[in-house]
Amino acid sequence: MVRDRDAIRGKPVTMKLVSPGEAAANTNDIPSEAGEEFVRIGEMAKKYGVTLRTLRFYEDKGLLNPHRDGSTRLYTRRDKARLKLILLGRKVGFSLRDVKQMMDLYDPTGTNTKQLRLALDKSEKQLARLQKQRALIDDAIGELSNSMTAVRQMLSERTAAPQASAAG
Amino acid sequence: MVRDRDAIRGKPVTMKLVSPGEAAANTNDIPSEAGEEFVRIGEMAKKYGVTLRTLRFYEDKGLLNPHRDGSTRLYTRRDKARLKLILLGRKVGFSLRDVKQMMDLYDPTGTNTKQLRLALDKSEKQLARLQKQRALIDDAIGELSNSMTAVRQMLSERTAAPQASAAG
DNA sequence: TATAGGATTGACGTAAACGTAAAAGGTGCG
DNA sequence: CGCACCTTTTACGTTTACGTCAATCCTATA
Repeated sequence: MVRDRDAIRGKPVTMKLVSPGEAAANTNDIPSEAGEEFVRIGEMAKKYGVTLRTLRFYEDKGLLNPHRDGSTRLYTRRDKARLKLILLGRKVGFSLRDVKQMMDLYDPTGTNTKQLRLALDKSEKQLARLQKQRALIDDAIGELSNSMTAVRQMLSERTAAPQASAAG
Repeated sequence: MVRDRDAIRGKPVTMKLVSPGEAAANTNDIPSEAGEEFVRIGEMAKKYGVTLRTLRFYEDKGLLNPHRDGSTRLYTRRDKARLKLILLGRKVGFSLRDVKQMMDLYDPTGTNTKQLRLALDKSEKQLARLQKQRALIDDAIGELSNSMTAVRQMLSERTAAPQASAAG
């Protein structure tokens, strides 16, 4: 059935597929003795600490493109690599749109100069944003600390003074 | 008409109202010679760098309570003080809900100890959040810098090496 | 065969803080 | 008188990254 479906979709089945026995391992307790080429969504999610919803969402957004066994998603090393990049991108603050833009430029047959340049360009801008954010946060921390000092002051003086103006 | 409406709403008109002449100053070019007790939404917005929508939104959320001249909002010093607090709160990262919670505890007849304690409590938590955010940002900056270095490396080496693994 | 576990698609919900019309009313000035 | 300007309420739209059902399906195991 698996191969039939893939054949129907016109995909040449040249890669090794999981054997029926391995596919039966729903409970992902079996760590796969050799090179588990395909993993399903549950295992993938656990491995990378994301939810199923997230993986489907990324796919919906065109960031992932797992193979299919009928309707079941099968993720390969390629998908894992892409997911890693997505997670890295999100970690440094890129939007999924940005990540997609950069990924879409990938061309396995070229030098990917354009992709790298775009990535560098976006990274520089993102770095600037991060630094600005950092400044804002530092500022906020400063103001908040000041306010806290003032509030503490008021609390300690609240026995005599008829409150100043902490709120209206 | 102005006073009539206020009278209808049962509000004692003890405070000084803008004279008909002053009220005519729609174009807020007249900076008000004395103590302009009431300002309308446009002037208020300009004075504090927010939009009309924002002021109405804050009112809708129960954060502001301007008087009314019929249907026209009239803001007083009190509202200005509150708005300042709101803006400070937002600056340090409080949600409007938090701000409201704190403001709602204000009691002009008491010591406001509870309010101050709540503010201090929320502030401590917020400070922790800000510091955590800062750490995350620093982390992101680090990772991003690393990636950028790697990308630059790849760009400079792209003449010989057949690209490594910048994307999939 | 019943059951427990995955998996699928579809689609509405969430959070925050407004933005953006839309339709209409009031007003002093030229 | 009419324009330009200010104001009002109502209400849907925006953004981002998923969360949370809901209804179904498939499958291996006890």
